[in-house]
Order: sequence, then structure tokens, then C-alpha cells
Amino acid sequence: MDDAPGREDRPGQREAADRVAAALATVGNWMFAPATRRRIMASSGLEMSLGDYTLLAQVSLHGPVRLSVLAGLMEVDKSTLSPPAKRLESRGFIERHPDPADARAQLVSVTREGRLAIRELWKARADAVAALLSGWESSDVEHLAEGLGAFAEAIKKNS
Amino acid sequence: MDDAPGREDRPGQREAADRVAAALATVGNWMFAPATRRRIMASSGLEMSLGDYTLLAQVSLHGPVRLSVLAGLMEVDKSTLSPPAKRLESRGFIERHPDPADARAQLVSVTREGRLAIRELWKARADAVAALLSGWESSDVEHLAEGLGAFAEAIKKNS
DNA sequence: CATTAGTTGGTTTTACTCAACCAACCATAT
DNA sequence: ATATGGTTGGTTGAGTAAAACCAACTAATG
Repeated sequence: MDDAPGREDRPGQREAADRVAAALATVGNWMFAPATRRRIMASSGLEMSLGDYTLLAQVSLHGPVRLSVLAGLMEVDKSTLSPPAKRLESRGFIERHPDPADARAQLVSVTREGRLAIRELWKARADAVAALLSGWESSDVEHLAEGLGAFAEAIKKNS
Repeated sequence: MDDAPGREDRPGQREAADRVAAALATVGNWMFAPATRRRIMASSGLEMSLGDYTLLAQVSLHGPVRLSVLAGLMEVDKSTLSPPAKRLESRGFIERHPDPADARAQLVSVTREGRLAIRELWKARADAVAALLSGWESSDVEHLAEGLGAFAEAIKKNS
């Protein structure tokens, strides 16, 4: 798996990949810094822990879905998702319906409120990103959007 | 500050910025997922909490520096850094020396061990990134490296 | 009856905060 | 010159909340 041919034919590839990794470290560090999170939450008028937001996003992404399936996707124990799910439900952001296929199971999905909350949070984050890009050439932003989009696709495919 | 001219002249800019933000969300989510962290830690042979690693990286980045200065940079209370600093010191990854300019203060810096640990962790992370980029055209990787690098620069400048 | 979906209880670690404290610094007023 | 008072660097302690785990439970499947 690691000795695929053609790997050592492109030393520049690895060098560039290293630079990508380095930049990603900075970016991730910024995005997940408590300070940034506080700003995002404040400017969106919401207050939500990181875990709650992650779960909300996953529920919104994977439509009506069982919690155990999400736990599998996220590679955490099912019990980890119980508290955040409860919090999100009590705030009206998600709702549960019985799974017609299995009376033990429930399908969670996002409510209208939840969609609204996601949109607010998403906008706040996008604003922060846009602010950092404000001085850029349009073509550079476009290239970054394309490259990063492809990278995100690769992540989704590999998970 | 928000009504700078030329902003509404480029609707495409904002649209592309939104795509950048969306991709960044996916990427950040991946980087900070417990599963990814577990894999990175396992493949580097180290075990370290996220906070400890963040502090270690900051110390390595900002050379001999006071903890209170780092706390300021990271926008957390000084007391937040005491426990991680103690852990890192007890594992031999950082060391403290008296600040010649002020007998109250100490300057923390990375030890050789610490540098080694950083390199291991960094390599593990870079490997994960490189794996995702393995099928790419070299020029695409190069472009991504450039764009992300510039974005990381923007973050550093704005903080 | 064994398995599965989900919750609950108990435990651990982390990541924060704030308030209190000590020691050292710094300025100023005697 | 020295004593005083206010500020700063760092740790400690108390407290909260998040994030994870595991084991045990229930209710429903098959």
C-alpha cells in the first residue's frame, strides 16, 4: 500500500505535499482555536459546543439517519453521541422519528430551526474566511477554491 | 471596515470564498476528528493530547518565550497553560530557563527531545496528507500548496 | 435465545475559567 | 535611601463542562 510504483519518481510532489500539510496545520489551528470559535459563536448569536455543532452538521449532511450509523462514520462509540443528541433535540435543532424498518431504531434529522442555526454558523465562518481573502485576486481565490474542493473530495472518498 | 469599496464589484469572489470555507470545514473536521488524531498518534508512536501538542508547537514556533506571552497569543488565560506546560516539561519536551530580564519570568523552549517529537508528529500528519494527494497531478499539488500557503500567511498576519 | 439500537451510569482526561496567592518589578514619596 | 503601593509572571485550587470510554441495561429483531 505504501510501495506503490511511481512514488519516488516525483520528489517534488512530496515536497509540495509537505507544504500543504504545513499550511493545513496553520489553518486547522486557526479554525479550531478557542478564540476563533468564540468569535464565530458570538457573531452568529448562537452558543454551541464543538461536538454539538459537529453532530448537527453530520445529521444535516446524512439526512434521516440512525445515531449508531453516524457513530460508525465518526468512529466514536455510540454512547458518545447520546449527550450531544439530547442537547440538540432539547434545543429543537434535531428531531427523532421511529425507524419504520426497525422499532428499536430512530432516525434523526434536522429541523427547520436546525437548518437555520447551521446557516447562521456557516455564514459566520464563511465571513471569517472571506475576510482573510479580501485582498486577493479573484483568480487566486478561484484556484484555491478548486484545489481545496478537490482535497475535501479526497477526504470524503477516503472515509 | 465592512463598507470598503469594490466589495460588491466581485460577487464571484464571495462565491469562491464560500467554497473555500466549505472545503475548509471538511478539512478541519477531518484533521480534528478523534479517529484521525488516534491514527496520527499511533503512527508516530507518541501519545499526546491536542492541547499539549498545540502548546509544544507554539513553543517551538516562538522560540524562548514566556508562557504569559503565549497565553496572550492564544487568547487563553495564563493559568490554562500551566498544566500542559508541566506535562511537557516532565516528559522532557520543553525546558524553562530564568528570564535574565525579569527574575519572575521564565523562558520556555523546546528541547532536542521535543524537536524530535514534533518532527515525528509532523511527519505522521504529512504522511496522511500526502496519502490523500497521491493520485494528483504534480502541478495541482503545487498550486494547492501555493494557495494554501498564502492563506496560512494571511492567518498569521491577522492574528 | 442471541443480537442489535440506543440510553444510562460511572469514570477518566482535557480544557477552560476565575480568584487567590507569592515573588519580583517599578515608580514614587518621603 | 528606603519604604510603600500598585502591577505583572506564574502557579495553585476550586469549579464547570466537554468529550471520550466501557459496561450494563431495555426493548425489539430474527
